[in-house]
Amino acid sequence: MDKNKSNQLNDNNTGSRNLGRLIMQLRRLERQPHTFGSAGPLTPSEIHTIEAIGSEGTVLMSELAGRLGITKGAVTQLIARLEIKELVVRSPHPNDSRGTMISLTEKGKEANTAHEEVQRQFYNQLRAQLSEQEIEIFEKGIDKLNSFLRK
Amino acid sequence: MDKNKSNQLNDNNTGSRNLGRLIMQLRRLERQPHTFGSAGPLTPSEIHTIEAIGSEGTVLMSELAGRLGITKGAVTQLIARLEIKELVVRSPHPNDSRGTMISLTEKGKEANTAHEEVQRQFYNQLRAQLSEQEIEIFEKGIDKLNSFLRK
DNA sequence: ATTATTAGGTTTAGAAACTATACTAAATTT
DNA sequence: AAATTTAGTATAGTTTCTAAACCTAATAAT
Repeated sequence: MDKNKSNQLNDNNTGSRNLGRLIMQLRRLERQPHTFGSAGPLTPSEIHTIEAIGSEGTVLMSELAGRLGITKGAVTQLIARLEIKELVVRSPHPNDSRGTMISLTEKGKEANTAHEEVQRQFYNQLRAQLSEQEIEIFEKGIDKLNSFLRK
Repeated sequence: MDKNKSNQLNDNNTGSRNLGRLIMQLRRLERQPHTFGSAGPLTPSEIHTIEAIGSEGTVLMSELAGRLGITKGAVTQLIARLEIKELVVRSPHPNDSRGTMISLTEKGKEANTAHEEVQRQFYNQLRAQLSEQEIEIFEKGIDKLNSFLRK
């Protein structure tokens, strides 16, 4: 009993500490630019924006702000930069003349798929070290984590 | 067979996509200040610095830079701010007169334990939704992820 | 029909969190 | 004793964001 209790406390601590370590690692990762496809080096914000636009279809500026969890002003600035780099294009909204629709250029799509590929390969490395069941449980945990963080 | 293959591809994609979503959520979280204990609102960088110093013992400036994965110059700036907020103190290294040792003040320790408590409670919420075995597997996955990211 | 409000975007100034570079001073090597 | 390394600081500049003010178009209210 005592042993069990101490184990549980221990797990509790190391578990949350490891999660903290993961956050630390991600902070480090999310600071440096990376190169995807033929587009030059892209900052994390740029890549996440491209990711949020997606290769299919178009997205409203304000919708983009919502997806990225940043202000409209920040989106304006990001899109301006990506437009200069020729990774996205603006086009007027068909019905609402206030709206601006954003979509990826060919170069932007290329960067997006290259990024997806990197992510998939990275994730495959992880999968390779776990059994199918373990992966399933791990993903369940990630899902729970996501739903907690959404609030 | 075909069904199996398509499933695997599918899992592969949704898994890496969910991981991407987690990163997005963490980015959002790591942008806003939070209040811990009696210390006022602390920026993520400030809290992570306090976390890296720890409540026990003292840390060299350069060691701190290593732990946080940032430059010495950045540490100098962070510590200066935390010193003004009276959360850390500088003291000379006993043997090496070039060195500066950093440690938490009482107020700093309070912020640290308050932060740990928040993390533990958060993690307990997650634990509550998974069985013991699942938690164990989940933590294994987080560990693997950490070791991948270290490189 | 006007007015008022809301919603979509942009602009600008400024904050936060860095980096890179140059520097000082102390410790170590050679 | 000179050269190099290590610890830390200072400063200027970059990136990524927010907040607030603003403009214009769409919608609601009266």
